[in-house]
Amino acid sequence: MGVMDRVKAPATKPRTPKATPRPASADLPLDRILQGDCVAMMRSLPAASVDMIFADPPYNLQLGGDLHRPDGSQVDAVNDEWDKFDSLATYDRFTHAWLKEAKRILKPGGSIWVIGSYHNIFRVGAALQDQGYWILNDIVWRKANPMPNFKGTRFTNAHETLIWASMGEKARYTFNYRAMKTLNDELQMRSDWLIPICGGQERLKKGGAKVHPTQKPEALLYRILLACSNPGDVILDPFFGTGTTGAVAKRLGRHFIGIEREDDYIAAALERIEMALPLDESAVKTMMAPTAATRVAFGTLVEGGLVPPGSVLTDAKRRWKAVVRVDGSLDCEGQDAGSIHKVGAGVQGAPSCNGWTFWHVDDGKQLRVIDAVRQDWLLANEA
Amino acid sequence: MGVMDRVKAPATKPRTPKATPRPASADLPLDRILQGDCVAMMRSLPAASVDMIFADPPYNLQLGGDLHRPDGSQVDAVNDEWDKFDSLATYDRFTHAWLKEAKRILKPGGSIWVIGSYHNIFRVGAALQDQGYWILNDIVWRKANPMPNFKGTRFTNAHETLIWASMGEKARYTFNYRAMKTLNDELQMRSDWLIPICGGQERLKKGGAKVHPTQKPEALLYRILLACSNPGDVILDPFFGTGTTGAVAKRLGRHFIGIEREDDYIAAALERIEMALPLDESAVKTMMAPTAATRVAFGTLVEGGLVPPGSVLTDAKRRWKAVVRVDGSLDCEGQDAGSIHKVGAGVQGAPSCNGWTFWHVDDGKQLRVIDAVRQDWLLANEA
DNA sequence: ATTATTGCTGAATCAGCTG
DNA sequence: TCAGCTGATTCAGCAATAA
Repeated sequence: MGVMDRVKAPATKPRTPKATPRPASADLPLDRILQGDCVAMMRSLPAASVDMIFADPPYNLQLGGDLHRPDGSQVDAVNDEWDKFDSLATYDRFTHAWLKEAKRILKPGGSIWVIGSYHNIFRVGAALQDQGYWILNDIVWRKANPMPNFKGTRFTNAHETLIWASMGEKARYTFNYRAMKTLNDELQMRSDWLIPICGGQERLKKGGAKVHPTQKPEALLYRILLACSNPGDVILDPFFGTGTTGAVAKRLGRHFIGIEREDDYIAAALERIEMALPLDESAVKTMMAPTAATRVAFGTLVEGGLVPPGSVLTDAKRRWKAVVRVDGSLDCEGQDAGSIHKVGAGVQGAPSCNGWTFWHVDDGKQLRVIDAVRQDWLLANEA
Repeated sequence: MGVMDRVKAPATKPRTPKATPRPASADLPLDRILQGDCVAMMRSLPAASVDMIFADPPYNLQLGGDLHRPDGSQVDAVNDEWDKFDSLATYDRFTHAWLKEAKRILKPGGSIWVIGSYHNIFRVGAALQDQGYWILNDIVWRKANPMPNFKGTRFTNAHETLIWASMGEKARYTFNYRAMKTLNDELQMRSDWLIPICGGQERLKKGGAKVHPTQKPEALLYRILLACSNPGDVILDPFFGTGTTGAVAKRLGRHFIGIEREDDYIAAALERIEMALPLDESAVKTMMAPTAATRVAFGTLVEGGLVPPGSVLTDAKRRWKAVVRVDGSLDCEGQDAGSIHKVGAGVQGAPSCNGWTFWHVDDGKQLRVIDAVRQDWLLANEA
């Protein structure tokens, strides 16, 4: 059976035996689509085994009659059985059921993304909070090209909302801050994202008709997976549809597990993911966090003679001076001696301080921040 | 007693006698601030008597310790007793209580606006639906100048959410479609609004300190009142604060009723509303502030597949080559990876470089500068 | 313990230019 | 020479669930 084949998973729970602590991923149907009900299929997956979940559940749109454009043509709206629920209570039960399984399956340091519109997102958000998830951000997907409000009765519904949540208030989670900042031209990535709706070549069609009414753009998943997962991570999508999550996961070197009921969607997803080309390793590399890339102790610079013992450091406005001691600690009048960070915090009366950007050496003409000296050392010793 | 004086409303209900169907507005404390608890004061108002409600309830932020900026200064955060709730359940009870009174007070053709953040908006939205309100739109207030995420732990929280709802699925409501379209340069008003946070002259201060920690910009209320009420209508604001709703209502020729507990807020609101001039044209100008920023990050083109990861960029004379990575950074032999600008500067040994005009993609036949690719994206997505 | 971490707006200030 | 203007620069401030 090929990597992309669908899998009819057993309804029973093949949990990892407690006595044999193998990696949970050994039990996982990686890079496959499980066909069936989303809650039942999730029950078949082991606890604490996936790194991230992306979920695009039914929106419970509750649309009325047909909608026509001013030119008389009919809008091709969502009108599928899977989007119909009897009542808000039914929808809430459904939401709580799958969110509960999701929480079981996620690793303690994992996180979940859910997308929705005003029809369902408030139910979803409240359910997430009720189940102890900790909301980290709500993200607004601003559609560059939304459908207009033909009747002129409301504001053009030009966005959808995503919720990103961790396993709990104190839980760890993955956030690739540098990658997001790099992706956004060296500005922090904000909570409002402008991304076109899925169309053109990317939109899957069969006989001229949309295969799926609400296919999500790959750019959206690209940003999410890049921000909140790492290469090799396992991403679960319990409402797989035509497999946007799978296609992007493959491109970015992540594993996926999809769950989907409908034959047509699965067939389209399999074909699509088969054609997706994984990026080669160098392209998948992202900007490292400065921590990982440039960890050099200040003492190394002292040892190496770049900042000799006895040098005088000062802040950018020459308000304070400190003397470098042989062990790389600083001696500053009226302060306990200590690290560049501690003494920097001390003189400012601040709770903390990044000594690398606070302290400067004076070469007689101008000040030079010691972080620049650190870069010199790195260039000379790593490149 | 002047129009702007505060009123200590009775706790009992001076309802309109059924036998004498006078206009409900005869019983209303128009253009006044009722001091007291919001639910108790709402109980004092007659049923089906107001045309619109704008509510800015406590967000239940649940902040932890102090937050400091990278420069060591402390963030002046919301830390007021009125924003503290024991639990989600307590907050839900509070929300249901005031929404229930709101529904009693609203006319059948009235509508309600509630603003919140991800901390509380999902509770509010679910409660609105549970009480039979019908959500018409969710609106995203995109802040032009949000506070950055200083710790680099999440996406910059750059928006708040508003919910607009009518009295029920079949209820009528006011929506001034033409006014909104005119306000938006003859384009339908979308559900995402770019408006600066409240600052400058508009921000009420006392002794250099903010009077209210979360004063809303008048531009926001201006758009809401213009869209969903008519001149002479009665607008209720059960969390009046420093009276943004009252000031804008006066300017636009609407009546307001404010409810507020705190003496300081009421005093500031009274003074402010006294000074507000009806129909100040400058307000309209504020609204016409640019609604679409056209900045496009290189990462957007990478995400969107216009310049896929792994693509090779080169300068106009093909002297240097660089590989595009998933996060939009460039990898170039002998250089530190970084942004298109930084790597462009690096290879040339220049202090700076405009990467948009320096780097080109090679389509096999000819080179195409990436700035042209950016123009393509803009044309396809903004025009 | 270590060390990484901020963007946009508007007011105020100031240098430089003009009439 | 100076008042007045312009543009560059600086600086304070903002609903935050903040390693």
